[in-house]
Amino acid sequence: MSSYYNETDLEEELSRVCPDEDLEFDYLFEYDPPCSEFAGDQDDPSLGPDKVLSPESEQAFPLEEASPYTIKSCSPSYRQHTSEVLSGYENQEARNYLDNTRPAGLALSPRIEITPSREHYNHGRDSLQNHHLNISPRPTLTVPGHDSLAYREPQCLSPASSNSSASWHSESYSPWASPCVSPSSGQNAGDLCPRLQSIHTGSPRTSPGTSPRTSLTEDGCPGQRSPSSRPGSRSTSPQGKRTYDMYRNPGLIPGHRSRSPSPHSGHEDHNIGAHYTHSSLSDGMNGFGGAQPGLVPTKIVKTSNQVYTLYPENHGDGNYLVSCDQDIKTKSAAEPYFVIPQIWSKPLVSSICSIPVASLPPLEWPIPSHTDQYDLHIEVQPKPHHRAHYETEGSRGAVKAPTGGHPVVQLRGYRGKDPLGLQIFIGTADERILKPHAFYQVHRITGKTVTTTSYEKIINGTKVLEIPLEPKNNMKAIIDCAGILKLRNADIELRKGETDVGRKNTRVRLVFRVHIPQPGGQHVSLQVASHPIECSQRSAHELPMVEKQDMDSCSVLGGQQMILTGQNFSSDSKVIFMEKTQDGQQIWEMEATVDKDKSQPSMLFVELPSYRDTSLCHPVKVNFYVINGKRKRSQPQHFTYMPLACKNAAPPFCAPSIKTEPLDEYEAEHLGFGMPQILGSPSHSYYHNPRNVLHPDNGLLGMASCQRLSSSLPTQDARFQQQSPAIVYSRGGKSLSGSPGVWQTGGMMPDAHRSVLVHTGSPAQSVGPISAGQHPSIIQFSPTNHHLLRTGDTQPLAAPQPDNQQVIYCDGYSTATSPTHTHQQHYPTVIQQQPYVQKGQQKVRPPPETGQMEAPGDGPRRVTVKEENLDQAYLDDGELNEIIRKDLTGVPARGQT
DNA sequence: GGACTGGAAGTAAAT
DNA sequence: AGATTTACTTCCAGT
Repeated sequence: MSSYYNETDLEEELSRVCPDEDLEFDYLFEYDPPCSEFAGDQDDPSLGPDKVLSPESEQAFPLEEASPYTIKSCSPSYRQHTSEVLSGYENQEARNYLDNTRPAGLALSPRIEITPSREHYNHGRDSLQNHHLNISPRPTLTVPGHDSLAYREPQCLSPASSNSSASWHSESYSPWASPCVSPSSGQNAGDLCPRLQSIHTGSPRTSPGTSPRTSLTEDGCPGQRSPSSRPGSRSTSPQGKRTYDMYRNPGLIPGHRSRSPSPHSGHEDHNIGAHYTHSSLSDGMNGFGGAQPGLVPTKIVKTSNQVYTLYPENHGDGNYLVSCDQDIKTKSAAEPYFVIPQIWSKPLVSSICSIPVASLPPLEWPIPSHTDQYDLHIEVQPKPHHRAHYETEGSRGAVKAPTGGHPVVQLRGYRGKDPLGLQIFIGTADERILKPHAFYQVHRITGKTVTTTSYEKIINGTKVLEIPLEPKNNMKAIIDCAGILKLRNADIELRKGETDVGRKNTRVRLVFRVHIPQPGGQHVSLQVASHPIECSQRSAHELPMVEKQDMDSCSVLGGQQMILTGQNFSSDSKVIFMEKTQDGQQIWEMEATVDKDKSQPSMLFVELPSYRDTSLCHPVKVNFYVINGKRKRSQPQHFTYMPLACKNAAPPFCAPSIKTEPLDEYEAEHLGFGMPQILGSPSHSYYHNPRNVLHPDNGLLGMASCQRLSSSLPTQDARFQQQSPAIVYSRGGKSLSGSPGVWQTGGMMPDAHRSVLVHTGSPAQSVGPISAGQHPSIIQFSPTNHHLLRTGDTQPLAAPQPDNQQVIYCDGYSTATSPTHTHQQHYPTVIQQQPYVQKGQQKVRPPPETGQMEAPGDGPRRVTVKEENLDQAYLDDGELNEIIRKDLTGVPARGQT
């Protein structure tokens, strides 16, 4: 298992591995190693759900927890601080997790542990995972380049990389990596955004640590590269290289884990928990630093070549600013590289938003884009293609807008006078929950053409840019400083716990977050994601892309002509309509007729095929894509077949569409919780849909009309995570008054995701507005275990739910209730229609009744909630679907027969 | 000269 | 198992 270093150990070890460094340690944090250790065998199969640690619990860990698998309270200061910082729902939720959802085998300990950088890189999650899994006994202090475990040598980083290059692997804990960046900070509870005025940095444009090719790591190893970086020996993963085979057979993957929280399986839940556990622990501990300076060193490391000047901020509140002008270029090539535990570097620097990371929702968490009061909106979307640059390349510039400018983001509804920090990171664009992308990182662009000041920080291993949102600019920011860095697949896949595959996983989204301070110390977090951005070179030029369709619905009879506008169309382009079930099984495919005579490279004239079932009585959402060749298909677009009976039904079903943005099949298929396919309008606002014009009262109160859904629910389903009621974070344990029920629903949520509530109280309780007075307050959605948790409730949704629990969602469409758990549906047969089949003659294999949720008025139907929501939105072939399915499931698909 | 871009060669992985 | 195809990564050259 792991060992833990005390100060002496750490110092000695660092000195050993960095013999050339004139290391100077100045420990000011108090730590009591002996009492902080995992009390349980990580592999102990007896570890039950009650030993699962949640991400929240890690940051709000109730120290009184007596579980042998949980923290053994060590330092009194830790305890004290914890009780100070973690209050209100946080503590409660921690209990909830501890009681119900802590991943098996996971334990939480405040111990200080130094682990290989890659594991920190892995969102700091896996080190804990590995402990629990006993995957690989190893030293706990690893110096990249000195440890065979390291999959690459961080000291030899890409010259092209700024802080967003390979060095970012360890930036979380290395104060060198990003001197101008605050990996996070531990501030006083009241130290909220905005804090622009207090930022002490050099010009971000002059920061040696933030300019491309001037990173510390570059200077640290000029002319050097990791073996895998050298031409001819790229990514020769010596071990653990993930292959498609592994994805097909997850069992082949040691320590089958996913870096990112995968909402689909209980196993993943555990992983997630582990992930959060570690990262949030770090965060939490750093957060403690503010109030408990004794836990955090005020000085980290002084090398022979550099001294970081720390500027106490706010009079010793634990927040420090680091001069960006420190010369870190003088580091010699031979200078050993080592990492500083994340927990040390956290409080070093400040950033625009100085809210302690521990108090902020993890990047994996779903956050709505707006509340009743605020709306975080992408005014100008980025181009759908942006070729990301590798570490070995120079920057390929900032993400641009289709018009040639840059994306623009605006926070509406903010009346404050203080600027806020807009966070930007690279998120996934697949069918699963939006989360930081494992293979891409935001890359800070600097230069003459960049007008936006930006700052970097690392949050749980994810590079985040922060740019100011200033009232004087109408809270609008031009995102001209965000490039995209591609990390080599082999490197990422080598990380323990990483199960995502890099191959063909080339779509990302820009994710924007803002944390708005509220009276009383709380803050509201909003998040919005851009359209998917294809980051590969090839795809940008070869893949067909649908930019516009002149219609997005028609009657089941089809026959109309639809004009597609886009790029890379060819004479060989085909348009394929398809329908998938909620669990990703394709049940219908139909090639539409393309008028080749009319069609042009940027325009296709398509005759809409009839739907497979012309007798349907509810709108059915399907997808179509343009395919030029075997593997050259566009992103799926959505289309709705209207039943003849309700062809003229009121919107939204029959709402004409100006443009249909690519819709992840996942979302398209699952909006509506299993409805065949309803019109979708994900939160990201990139799906045009009139329904996105939400009523301002689109809050809890508005849920009176919501449908009820039994809680046998798809708790592992990413849909629940895509969005959630606005998360209001309170560090003072007080709920946010003035907001409906202390929280607001995200009106921009995808319909099916919006206003998801879990009623975990007594059956008699309504699911109406929940005020702080009614209940301990905050309904919290946990993406890690896919539960909505409300303070005071102890029943996570993922756990077997009592019948009285209810999940209510308000999507404006029909839903039904299901008192019983649903099962996985299987549609092994694809109904592939041939073009030109006469209407009504198409072979149709109606899906099982429970396979889809019928529209209102269709009579009571069982709500089918798939547990595994593994449909791939844009991967070329169905194989990956299965791969991912297996991957996410970890075990034979639950519920499958 | 450096940043940005587009193209493509070479290699690994998948088929 | 070997051949072919595809995707990934790195490098080069032009702007």
